Amino acid sequence: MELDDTDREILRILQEDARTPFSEVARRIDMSSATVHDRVSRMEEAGVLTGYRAEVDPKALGYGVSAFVGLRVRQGHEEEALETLRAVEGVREVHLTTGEYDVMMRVYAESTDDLRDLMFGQIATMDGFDRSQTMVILGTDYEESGVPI
Amino acid sequence: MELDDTDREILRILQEDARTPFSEVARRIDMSSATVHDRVSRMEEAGVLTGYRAEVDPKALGYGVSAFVGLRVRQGHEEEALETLRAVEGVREVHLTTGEYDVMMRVYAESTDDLRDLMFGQIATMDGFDRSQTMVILGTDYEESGVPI
DNA sequence: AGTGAAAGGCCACCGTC
DNA sequence: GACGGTGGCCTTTCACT
Repeated sequence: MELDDTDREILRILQEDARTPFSEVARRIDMSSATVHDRVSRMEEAGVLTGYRAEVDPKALGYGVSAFVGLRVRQGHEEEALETLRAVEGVREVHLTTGEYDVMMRVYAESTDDLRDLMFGQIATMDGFDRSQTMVILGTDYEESGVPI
Repeated sequence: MELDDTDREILRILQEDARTPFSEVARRIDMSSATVHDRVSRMEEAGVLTGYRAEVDPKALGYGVSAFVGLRVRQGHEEEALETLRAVEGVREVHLTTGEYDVMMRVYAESTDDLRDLMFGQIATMDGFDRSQTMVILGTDYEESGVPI
């Protein structure tokens, strides 16, 4: 699907605040809200707009620890490893990557104890596990949600 | 702020689809929409609900390459390094971490050429740069946006 | 692809319990 | 803290350009 500047402007506004009323979006891009509605629908159907998410502070829900975990998997055991990882509570993202690790994960835990259980109890003991490195996030210096538009 | 089960249920619904009308949320949790409105406002003010974001497919905007970049910084040059990184187009997240790197970043690029410019043109030449490792994301096996509720 | 109009639905804000 | 009611705004659709 081809996106023009108007589409990009709409995306920018909704990426900033997904609950912005279409009528307000229309005002800002100087078009009717029917048009906005139309374009948004088209972008949803084309898979450009994939959803609308409320952002929740992890700390408020008791997740005080967040980490990246790099993982090496034994050759031939990739599929079973991924399947296990997907099912681990706290594992939010599982990416296949080039470089030092085969898999890069993003995990949330309630505490370091909880993270320890997750790593040594579930991940290190799984089928296909080779070795891992846990990079605990001490702080986030900069975070821009979404895509540059 | 203390969250009860009703609050959590509201968060779960809005994390799934931030544009769900409050009246619909109210129906699902079997309360009035005035109550939902009330609770949402309280959670926004308390910083539990930090925003609402439309999710956009990076590929649709021409960002075909995504990577994690681990970075080591020369001691005493942390601040200037972070400042530089924040300003690099394509750098979306900058986290301070324990482990093998000092900084873990998440970057988007339009192509491998673009990524090369970003790494060798801007990051490797910056003040305080020690060394880096780029982990290009070949695929994402699992991704659960937001926090487990 | 964009528009205005219109019906129905929704939001936000009361006052009340 | 939760509720019903209300006025104004918003969404969605449609015929027309």
